[in-house]
Amino acid sequence: MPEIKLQHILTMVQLLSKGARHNFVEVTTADLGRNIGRSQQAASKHLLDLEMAGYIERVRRGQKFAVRVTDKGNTEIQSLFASLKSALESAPAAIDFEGSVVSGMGEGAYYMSLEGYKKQFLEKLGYEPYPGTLNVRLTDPVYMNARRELGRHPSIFLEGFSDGTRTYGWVKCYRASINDGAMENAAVLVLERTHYDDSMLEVIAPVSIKDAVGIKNGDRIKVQVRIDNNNSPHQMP
Amino acid sequence: MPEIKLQHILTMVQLLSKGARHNFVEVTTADLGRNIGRSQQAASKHLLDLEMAGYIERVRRGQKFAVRVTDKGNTEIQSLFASLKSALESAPAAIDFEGSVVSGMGEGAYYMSLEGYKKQFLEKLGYEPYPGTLNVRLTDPVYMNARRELGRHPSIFLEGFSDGTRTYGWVKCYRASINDGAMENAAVLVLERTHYDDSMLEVIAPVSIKDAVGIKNGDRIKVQVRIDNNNSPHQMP
DNA sequence: ATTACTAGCTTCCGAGTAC
DNA sequence: TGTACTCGGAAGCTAGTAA
Repeated sequence: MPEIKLQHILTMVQLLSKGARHNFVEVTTADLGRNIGRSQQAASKHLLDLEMAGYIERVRRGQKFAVRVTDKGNTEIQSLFASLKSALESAPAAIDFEGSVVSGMGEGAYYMSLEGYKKQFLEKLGYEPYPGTLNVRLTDPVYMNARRELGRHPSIFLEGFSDGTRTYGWVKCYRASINDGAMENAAVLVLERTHYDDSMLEVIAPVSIKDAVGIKNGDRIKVQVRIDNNNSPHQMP
Repeated sequence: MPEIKLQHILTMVQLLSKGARHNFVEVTTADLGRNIGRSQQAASKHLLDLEMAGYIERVRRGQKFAVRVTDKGNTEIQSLFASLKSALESAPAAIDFEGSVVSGMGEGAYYMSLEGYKKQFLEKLGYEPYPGTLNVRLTDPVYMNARRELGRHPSIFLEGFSDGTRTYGWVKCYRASINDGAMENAAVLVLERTHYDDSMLEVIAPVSIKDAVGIKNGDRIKVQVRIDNNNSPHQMP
C-alpha cells in the first residue's frame, strides 16, 4: 500500500528522529548523507525527491535548509511501518510435521506415567496425558531437520527427578494440534535422553489420539507444533 | 547497524508472514514477485541474493523450492525493525518557537481571570494561572506558520461558557517550557476568537514568567510546546 | 508448470564541480 | 561553508527465453 520508495525510508526516519515532524529542523545534506550511509549528493537527491512527492517541506535558512516532514509524509512512513509490523506480528509461529503413525506405546507410556512427570504435566500442561505416547515416524528430511531443532524453542519445561534408584531427565513440551485441528490440545515431547532419533515425534494428549481422530498404525498424520509464547513458563538449555 | 539491503526487506517480510520463520514453505518466485510488487525475475534474484547472504535456506521440492528464513536472517530483519521503531518512537514531539517578549498583559489577563476559565485551568492544567498572559511576538515566518497550525494538535481543552450577557470561546492549552527548561510548567494558549494574529503566542504559568526566568519586554525568549500525548484529555475541532 | 540466465533499460549513487 | 548540477558507473529491474 505505501507509495514511498524504499531508498527514502532511512532518510525519512532520520528526519523524524531529529524532530522534523513538528518543527523545521536544520539538516545539512552532508550530515544527512552520513547518517543514512550515503553520499552528500545522494542525500540531496533524496530531499529533492521527497519534496517533489510532497513528503517534506523545506525553507531556506540563510545558506542551509530547514526541513519538516509533512502530514502526508508522516502518514506514509507510519503506514509503511504499520504494515510491516502487522506482517511480522501476524507471522504464524508454528512448525508443521508430517509422518506416519507407528506402534510404540511401550517405553514412552511407562515413563510418562511416573508420578514425577504426571504431576508436572497436570500442573504445567493442564492435564494428565492419556497413558502412552503416540509415535510419528518422519520421513521427509525437511521434517527430520525441524525435529532436530525443535528443542531450541521456548517450551513448557518439566524438571527431571530421581526416585532414589535412578534419575529421569527433563522433558520439554510443545502444544500441538493434530490433522489441521482435528485435535487441538495435544503436545509434542522432547526428552533429554532421546537424542538418538530425529525421525521420531512423540505426541501426548488427554485422551487417546488414535481413537479421538480415528487413525491407526501406518496412517499419515499431520502435527502442527505451536511455538508462540504460550509455551514458556520456564526456559532452559 | 542492519546489513540487509533495503530492496530485500519486503521479500523477507513476505516470507516471514507466510510462516517461513519456522517451516520451509513453498513459495513460487512468481507469487513472491506479485506480492512484493516486482517481477518474477526480481523475486528470483532476491532469493538468490538472500540465500547467498545466509538469510534464507532453500530446499528443492520437486520443481519448486521450499524456503525458510534462517536465524541470521530473522535477526537481521528484527534488528532493522527495532532500530526503525526506536528511531520513530524517540522522535521528540515538541514544537519550538522563538520570539520577543512584548507587553500585553491587558486583555488576556482579564479573560483568563474569569471564573469560567479559572476553575477549568485548575482542574485540567493543575494550577490557576498567574494573572496575565505573557505575549511573545514571533517574527520568523517559520514560527508564524507553526503558530497557525498549532491548534490542530491534541490539546488540553477548556470549554467555552456564557455568563448570561455574552459568550466566551473555548481555549486550547499546550504544556510548554521556557528558555530550554528555565521554566517547565508553562502553557501556551490557543483561543477560539483570536484567529487574527499568527505572530503572537500567549503563554501562562502558575507564577510570573517574567520574574521567574528574569526577562523583560523586548528580550528574546524560547518557548517549546510539547505535543506528546500528555495533552489530550479531550480532543476537539 | 517451475527457476534463473541474458540483454537492455532505468534508477541510484558517488565524484567532481558550479554556484 | 552550503546545495545541487552533470556524468560515468554500479545496482536493480523487466522482458525474453533456456532448461
